[in-house]
Amino acid sequence: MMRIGELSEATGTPRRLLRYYEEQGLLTPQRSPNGYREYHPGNVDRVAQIRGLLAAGLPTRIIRQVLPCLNKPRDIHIPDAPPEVLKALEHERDRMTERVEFLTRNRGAITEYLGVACSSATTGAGA
Amino acid sequence: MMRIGELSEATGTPRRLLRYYEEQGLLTPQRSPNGYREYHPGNVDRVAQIRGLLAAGLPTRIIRQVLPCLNKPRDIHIPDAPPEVLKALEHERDRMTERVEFLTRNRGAITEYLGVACSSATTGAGA
DNA sequence: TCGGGCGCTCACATTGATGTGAAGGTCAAC
DNA sequence: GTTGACCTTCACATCAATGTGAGCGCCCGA
Repeated sequence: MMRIGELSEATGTPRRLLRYYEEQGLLTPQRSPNGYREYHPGNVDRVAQIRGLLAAGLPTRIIRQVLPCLNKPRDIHIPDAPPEVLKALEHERDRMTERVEFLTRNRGAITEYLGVACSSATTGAGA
Repeated sequence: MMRIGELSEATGTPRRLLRYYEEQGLLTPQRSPNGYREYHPGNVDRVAQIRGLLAAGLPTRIIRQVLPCLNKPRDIHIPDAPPEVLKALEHERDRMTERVEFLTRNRGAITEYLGVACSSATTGAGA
């Protein structure tokens, strides 16, 4: 078990945000008798996951829905999944697909542009 | 040429946001003598692009850098690209790659979860 | 026992992307 | 010439993610 400073170190995440994620229901550390937060080592990965999803543009509200299934490595049972949650998950999965497609398309365009810009810079070809 | 209401209709984007995008330098409509904004029809696509990138998590600041090359369909010349911009673009392209990978991974996990949850729901298998 | 480092909560500030509304100009139609 | 739909700017409100710091408790080591 680690305290907040240690987790902060391990994940490169400000303590403030770890508390915020808890407030948002993304982390639920234990408390030691003196009130200190106590985190499982596994929370290091979980925080990485949270930050990745945030960076990908998902709001905490969605991440809260998504996380419970991501951190079960398929050998663990499934929590009782209310159909609404499943619906929401499907929807979110589709949105993620859209994002991926969009990012991929535009990244391709950027790459292509960079290719051309690079060669024109090399050849000195301006407008 | 279309006015803001028409573009708003055509893109499903609130007028407020069209003005905001302009303020952010993402759109630069003409003005008619009475002060009304006048948009090229091509701005419909451009707005779609902007919103796609925003939805993908890019900030307007980056989109501003990225747009000038995306809407030049490779037959148009390259604007004088300061090396800093190229750097920024490369960086952003890499971030987009990360996002894509992250989204893909997690979407895979969601899909998998949905698969299992669905079958367990079908079979009635709970915890 | 005291100081320093870590933890706690509370709470306000900020940034980015938006919502919303007020106060007013333009213009076409009636 | 008035109404109504559209436009303008200005400005404040909101929400999410985050920064910052005050004021206070815990605990270990000198």
